[in-house]
Amino acid sequence: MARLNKSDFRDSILELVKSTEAHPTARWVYDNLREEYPSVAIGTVYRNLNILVSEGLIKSIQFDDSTDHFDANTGKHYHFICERCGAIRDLQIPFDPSLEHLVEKHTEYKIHNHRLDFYGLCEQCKRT
Amino acid sequence: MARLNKSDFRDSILELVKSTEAHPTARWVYDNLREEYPSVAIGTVYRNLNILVSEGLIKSIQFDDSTDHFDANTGKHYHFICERCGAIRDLQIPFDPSLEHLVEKHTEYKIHNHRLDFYGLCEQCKRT
DNA sequence: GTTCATGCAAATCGTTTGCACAATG
DNA sequence: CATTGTGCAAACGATTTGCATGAAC
Repeated sequence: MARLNKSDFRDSILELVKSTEAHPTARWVYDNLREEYPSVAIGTVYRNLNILVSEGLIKSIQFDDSTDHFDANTGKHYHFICERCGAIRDLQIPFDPSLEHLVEKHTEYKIHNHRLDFYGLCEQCKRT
Repeated sequence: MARLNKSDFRDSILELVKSTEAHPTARWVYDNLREEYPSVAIGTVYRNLNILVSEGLIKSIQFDDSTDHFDANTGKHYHFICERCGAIRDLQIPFDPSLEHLVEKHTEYKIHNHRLDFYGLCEQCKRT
C-alpha cells in the first residue's frame, strides 16, 4: 500500500475541518476522509487532529455529548446548540471581554478567557 | 450483607453532593461513600446519581475533562474553572437573560438557556 | 539504514447495562 | 410472590497507544 505523503494527508484533514462550520467530530472526519483515502484508520485521524490542535490550526471543543468536536474557526466566538437536532453554530455577536472584568471585580480570580454557549431551537426545529 | 434501604442510600449520595461546592465526580462520590458503605459498587453510584438528576435534585455538568460533574446548586449560575488546579467554583455574578435576547435579536434561533464559564487562575494559583 | 507516519488491534477511561440475588412488603 | 435496588462483571463508545511495516531520504 502506497505510503501517504505526510502533508497531503494532514492537509486533507485540515481542509475537511475548514470546509464546514458544523464543528465535526473525529468520526465525521474519518467517514469523509475515507472517500479519498479508503484505507485510513481512525487512530490516524485522531493523531492528526491532535497534531493540528497542538499546532493551533484548529481547536478542540467539548459540548454536552461526550464527543470531541473540532473547529477551524480559531478566533474567539460564542456558540449556539440546538437542543433538538444537535446542530452547533457559530454566533456573530461580539466577544465581550467586559464579562471577564465583571468577574475580576467580584472575585479574587485572574480571568484569561471565557466561554458562552446558548441552547435552544434552530430555525428549522423551532417550527415543528 | 444487609440490603441498603433505598432512601438511606440515595439520600447519603444527595447529602454528599450537597455537602460540597466542588462539583464532584462520580468517583469522588464513590470514594467518599465507601467510608460509610464499604461494599458499594461504582455502578450503583452512577445509577443513583442519574436518578437524582432525573428527579431534578442535582444537575450533571460537563466541563473540558471528559468526566461528568454533579452540582447540588440547581439554580442558574455561572462557573469559574482554574486552569492550573482544575477547581470549579460557582460565581455570584447575576445570571443575565438579556444575553439570550441579544442572540434572538441577531438570529432566527429560539433561545431557552445559556451557559457561561470563565477560565483563569484561582486565588491560590495566581500567586505562584 | 534511519526516520517517520501509517494500519491494526489492544488498551484505557468513564459510564452503562444485564443478571442473579437478597430484602421489602 | 412481585417489586426493587444492589454487587459484580461484562459491555460500550470515544480516544489513545504499542508495535510491526513500508515509504522516503
